[in-house]
Amino acid sequence: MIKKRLQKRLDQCFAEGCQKGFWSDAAADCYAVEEPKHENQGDFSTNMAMVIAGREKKATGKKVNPREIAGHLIKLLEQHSDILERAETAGPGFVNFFIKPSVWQSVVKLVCPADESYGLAAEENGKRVLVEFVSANPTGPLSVGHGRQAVLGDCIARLLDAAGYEVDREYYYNDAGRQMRVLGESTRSRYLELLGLPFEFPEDGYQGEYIYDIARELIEEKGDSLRDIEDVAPFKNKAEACIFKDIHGTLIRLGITFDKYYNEHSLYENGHIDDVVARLRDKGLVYELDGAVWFKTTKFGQKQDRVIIKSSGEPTYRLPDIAYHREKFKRGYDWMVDIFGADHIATVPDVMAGIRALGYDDSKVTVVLHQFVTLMRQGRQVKMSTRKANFVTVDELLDEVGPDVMRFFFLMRKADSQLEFDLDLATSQSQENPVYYVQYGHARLSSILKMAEEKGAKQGTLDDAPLHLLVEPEELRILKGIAAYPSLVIHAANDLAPHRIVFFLQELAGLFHSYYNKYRFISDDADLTRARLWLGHGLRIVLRNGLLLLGMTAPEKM
RNA sequence: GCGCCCGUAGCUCAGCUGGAUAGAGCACCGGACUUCGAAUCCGGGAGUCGCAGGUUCGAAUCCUGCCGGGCGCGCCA
Repeated sequence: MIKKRLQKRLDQCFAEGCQKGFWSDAAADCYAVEEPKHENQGDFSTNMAMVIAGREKKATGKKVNPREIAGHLIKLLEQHSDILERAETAGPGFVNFFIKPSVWQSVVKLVCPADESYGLAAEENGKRVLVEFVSANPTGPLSVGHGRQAVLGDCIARLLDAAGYEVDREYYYNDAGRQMRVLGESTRSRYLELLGLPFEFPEDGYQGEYIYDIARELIEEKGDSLRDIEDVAPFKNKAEACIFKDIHGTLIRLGITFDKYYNEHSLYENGHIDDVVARLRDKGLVYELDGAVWFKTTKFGQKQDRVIIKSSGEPTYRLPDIAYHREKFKRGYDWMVDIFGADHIATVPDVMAGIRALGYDDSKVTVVLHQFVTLMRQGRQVKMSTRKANFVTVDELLDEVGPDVMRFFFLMRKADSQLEFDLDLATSQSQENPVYYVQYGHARLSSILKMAEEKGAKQGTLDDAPLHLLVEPEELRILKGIAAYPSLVIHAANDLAPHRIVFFLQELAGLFHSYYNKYRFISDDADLTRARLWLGHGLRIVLRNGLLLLGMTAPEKM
């Protein structure tokens, strides 16, 4: 927010410079306020002079010296000495800003009263966004891959919510079709097997141990009364119910809930599937060949057309996917975010083509593709195979590491990167585990604040807190971190990048730990103690809010 | 063969819309607890940012080509 203030002042100077004829307005909106890497380059800097020089040269052909422009700018900046300690030119023409400590100190007066709401957008931005994630069909327990997606989607939803969007979380699933039939058959087969009756396990059946559990439950409930039934429905329905219950349970353990479960089947029942085909047909974008119905995806930049209805009369997965997305548009969302695993890449262009074909704006749909997770134990990759169902489930992983560690690890990497989940690191209760580094920061700080109370150290009121005493470089760094948090949330939300929050928290916790080891919060100096306790108070709010934003706990003791 | 993603320190990874001497954690070595929590801190070494061109005042970041790894490329989802 300090950056924003500075940006405004800078815009004023730019306009004044135009008026005075120092430069033209060609560079308007092209310059930026940045945060330099090194502290001796100021709190912020701008490339305005270099950008102006570039534009002027392009416009007039005359060479312009950026440092000269910077000189004018610095003159204009003199009237802003209320927030600026000084501004200086550096390097090829940067102007570096040194903000007055009093400005940084004043952030304490923003965080503390705001408390839980610090870092949340002050007001709704009026935009509705739908986040679709997990969307696993009920054929088995959630695997680690789903786990990454679940945590990623959930945290993105939390971020968007914090940034002022109205967020809906949706789980899209299909409990009809071949997959589910096979599930039913697998269950029946296990049922018969457990009863000691002859059975035939389907060739591509689900081999997981969990199918036995379901069959066992079925026997408990119905005995052998289902032994001669031809219909797989009772088996399928039982399996689906059990598995969904299981998935829900897993998600709850992770702290994840959905606003809506959207059943693919309803798209058929409500005629949306047929309607999409009809609309595409009207537009001349489908044709029949070899008994199948094809969608002219080549009209939308693809190499080949795609089948949307098989010769058997059954739609391919593409058609309901397109229909589903059209429904999202119809439901009035301004932004639709889909979280998919890397193995679903191929479907994205088809859905986008469908959206455009139906006359909707596909730029309103953002697909976050996350890469795979590899589990490492003792330096070796844990082999996983879906087919034999010897993959590691989210539940098993949760048993080992717990929800906080799991969330943190899944959020540590940007979605684009493959994620290496180091089980030894995740299970280690100390030292190198980064999760505890942040949580310990919060716990330590909590305990200090409590201790201060017990010792009778007076914090006093915020209004007359002597914040001007917070002048140590470490204190100013912490204050800057606190100040940066709200805009970080906004940017991380808009970029759908929760990992930035993780990195920020690690850094902020690091600043605190260093500070703690060098200075004392509670000392004989009553005023200094008051100021530092308020600093700690503000810092704790940010650590806590950040952890909660990641869906983690902020323990006061550990 | 085609499409998407990745390639930065020994390992795992940050690096926001191109910016000034490329960062962190782990691992390794050496230090710091009679005082607010040592799950912490302080110090140290370590990198031709895969390679080659190009755009620019300026490139880890943008463009092109190549090399290496992952995932896809079905009338499966």
